[in-house]
Amino acid sequence: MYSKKKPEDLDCGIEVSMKIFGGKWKPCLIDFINKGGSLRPSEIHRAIPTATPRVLNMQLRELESYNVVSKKIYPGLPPKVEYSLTEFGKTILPIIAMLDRWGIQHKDHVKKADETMKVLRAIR
Amino acid sequence: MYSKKKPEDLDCGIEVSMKIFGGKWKPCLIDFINKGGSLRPSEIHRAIPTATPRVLNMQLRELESYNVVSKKIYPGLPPKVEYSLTEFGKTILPIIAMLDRWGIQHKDHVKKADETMKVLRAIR
DNA sequence: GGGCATAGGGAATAATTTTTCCCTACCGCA
DNA sequence: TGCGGTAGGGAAAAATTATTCCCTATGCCC
Repeated sequence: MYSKKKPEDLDCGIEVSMKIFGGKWKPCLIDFINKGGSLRPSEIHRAIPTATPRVLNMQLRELESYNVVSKKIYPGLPPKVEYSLTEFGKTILPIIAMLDRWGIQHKDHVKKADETMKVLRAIR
Repeated sequence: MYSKKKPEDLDCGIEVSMKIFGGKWKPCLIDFINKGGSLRPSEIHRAIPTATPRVLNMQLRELESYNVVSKKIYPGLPPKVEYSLTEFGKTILPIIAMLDRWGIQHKDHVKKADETMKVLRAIR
């Protein structure tokens, strides 16, 4: 969590939404934890190797602080921790599904537009 | 538009979605242009005074390059330009509506969590 | 002991995005 | 001529977010 110097407007619904699950890996984490039911950090790290453990830790901590995921710490050694989605977290699932569907549906259009721009930049 | 040094995965639906309307002012712009039907830049700027004209210009340019909005330039002076949502752009509306609804619904929860964190940080 | 696994954090750096400042050019008005 | 309105962009600074590097600590196995 980083502290902000610019004020945020938490009466704007979109800003609230983005604050909670707008991070780079958060939708991914929410989706994956949902599918897994209850997951240990190491399982999550292995499943998303593109992100370093550190990043995932930080984003998990944020998600936890907003009660999107809950963290169960089992005492004893070796340490064991499990993350699972809360009921609140589950309310985000339909949104993530929608974002994903829209993106999949239109990715070709987006890729083509990127290509076109690349060509245009090369000419100019 | 900024050039990226890290690769992006345009086969991930969420990443595609975020790329297109994930910018700070983009959902706002899309929503507002939709409501207005067809708007001149100066009208948009006056409606969203929190953002400087420069930012809105840039985000409009990006939206245009992905064919989310279309730009009509009327020849003659003084210059006249009008932005409107394309059919493609309209497919984003339900998503924005959903994000907004979720945020409004849960903003109190989020505010409270922020408060709690602030207090905890102050104590420690 | 040395290596690997468990979970996690501090500090610095890099990448990305947003903002600020200041400029172009033309017309109309007083 | 000077000011305001039209639309817009370059360059640099600031803010935000993500990443890398290198630590903590414990237990197990060879």
